[in-house]
Amino acid sequence: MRLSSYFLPTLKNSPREADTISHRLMLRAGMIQQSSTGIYSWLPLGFKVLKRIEQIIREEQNAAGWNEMLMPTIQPAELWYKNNCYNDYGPEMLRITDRHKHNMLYGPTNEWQITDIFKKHIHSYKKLPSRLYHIQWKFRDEVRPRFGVMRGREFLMKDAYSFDIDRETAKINYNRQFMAYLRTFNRLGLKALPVNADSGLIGGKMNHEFVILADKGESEVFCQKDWLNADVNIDKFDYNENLQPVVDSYLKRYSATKARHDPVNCPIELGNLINLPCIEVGHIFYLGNKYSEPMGARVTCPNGRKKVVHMGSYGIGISRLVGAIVEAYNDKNGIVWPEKIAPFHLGLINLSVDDMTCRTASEDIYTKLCSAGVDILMDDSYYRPGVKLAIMDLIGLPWQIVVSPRHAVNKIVEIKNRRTGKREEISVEEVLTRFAPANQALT
RNA sequence: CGGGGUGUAGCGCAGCCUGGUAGCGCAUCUGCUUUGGGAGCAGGAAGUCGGCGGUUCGAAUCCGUCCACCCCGACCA
Repeated sequence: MRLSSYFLPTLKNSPREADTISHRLMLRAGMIQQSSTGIYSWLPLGFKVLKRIEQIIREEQNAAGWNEMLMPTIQPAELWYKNNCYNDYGPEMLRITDRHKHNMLYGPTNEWQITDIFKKHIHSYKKLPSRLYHIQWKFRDEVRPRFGVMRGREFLMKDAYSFDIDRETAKINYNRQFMAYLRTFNRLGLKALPVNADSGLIGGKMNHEFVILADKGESEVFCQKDWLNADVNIDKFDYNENLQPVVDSYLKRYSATKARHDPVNCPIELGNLINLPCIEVGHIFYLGNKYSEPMGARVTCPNGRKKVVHMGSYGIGISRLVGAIVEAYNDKNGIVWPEKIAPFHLGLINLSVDDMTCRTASEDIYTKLCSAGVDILMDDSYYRPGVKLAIMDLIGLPWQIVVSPRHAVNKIVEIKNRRTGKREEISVEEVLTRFAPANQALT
C-alpha cells in the first residue's frame, strides 16, 4: 500500500476527549474515530489490526474443533422472556421496537439465541458434543464507557458455545477452549494469565478470566510470582487427548482477580505473591443447565430418556484486544505492534521523493517485496523527512526501511527495528533476503 | 447512577470575570526557500462561538433551559 493513496489521518495532538494512552494513540494513529460515547468507526489502519486479530482467533477456534457461524445483532425479545431475563437485564440492554411494535434488542450476548438454534436441530446424544462460535458485534449500554475501545458500548466479540451430555464431557470442551485461549494469546504476542476465579468450588459453576498485564490496566490480578516467567509454550498438544493434566499444570499456580482475592485465606505466602494491573480480554464459563433447562434444550439418551444438555460459553473481546495491545505495547513515540498483528509488516520510507535514485530504489524494493507477499506500507508522500519518520514511529510498524539520498547511491538502505530502535545499514539485495517470507517467518 | 469538568476553524487552545464587528499555534491551499526526527518566510481559505429562549441599542461574554462529550467512583467482555 502506498501512503499517498491510503486513508491515514494521523494527528500531531491528541483530541481532548482521550485520556488513556491507548485511546490517544489510536486516535493519533488514525485507527479509529469516535461516533458517540463508546461507539467507534474503524478507519483503515485500525480495521486492519482488528481483522488480523480476528483471523488468528478464528484459526484457533477452528483448530480446537468449533464451527463458525453468524447470528444476527438484532434479536427478538421473546428469546429473553425465559426466567424473566428480559426484565432483569435492565438498562444495559438496548431495546428496539420495530414498525410492527415487536420488541427487539441489540444483542448483548447470544446464549439464548444459540440455545434456541441448538434445540431446534439437535435431539440425540449421538450428535454431541456440539461446538459453535461466531464473531459478531454486540451492544451493552454501559453506564460509563471509557478507555476508548477497551470499554466501548458496541464491541466485537468472539463467543463460542458448547453442548454436552453431562458435566464431565462439558469439562472436556471447557479444557479445549482453555488451551485454545492460551494458544491464541500466545500467537497474538501476549502473555495472558488464566485467572482462577472460583478455585475452591467443586461441582458448581466454573469460570476463568484471561488477563494480560498492562501498566495502566483497568483491573488488578493477584498471582504467584512464577506466573510471570511461566512457560506458555504450548505448541505441542493434541486436542483429542486428555487435556486435564495440562490445564491443571497451569491452574496449580495461584491467581485471582482483585475482587476475588482473599488476603486472609490466600494459600500463597506474601513473599511469593505479586499484585499487578491487568486487562481482562477473555472469559470462559461452564454454564451447566442455566440456559438449556429453561429453554428445554434436551437430547435423548441411550436409555431413551431425555436429558438437559450442559453448556459452556467462551468469549474473547476482539475490539477490546486492539486497545489492550496498544496499551501494553507503546513508547514515547507511539505504538509498537507485535509482529503477528501489525497492520503492515514493514514501512518503507522514501525520505526524498524527488530524488530519482531514492525513487527508483524504493519502487524496486516495494515491487519485489509486494510480489513476495510481504504486506508493506510505502511512504511515497512529499512530507518532510522528520514528518515521515515521526508518522512511521507513531503507527508502530515492526520494521522500517529508510531509503535516503545519503545511502541510495551506494545501494544501501537503513533498517530500523521499531521495538529496539536498533538501526542497521544493509544492501538493497539483502533487504529482499531478509524480509521475504521464504526467508523469515513474518506471517 | 452519584461527584467533578469541558463545548470557540480539521486538531490543540486563548478570549468570557469587566458585553462593543472572532483570535493564536499546528494542519490545509498558493509561491519561494529548506530537506534525517511533526521546517522558515510571504500570502490565502476556513467559524450559525453546542442548541433554543431571555436581558440589552448591542451577547462567545450576563441569565435560564436543553444537548453532547470527558474524568473520578460503584458496575461489566
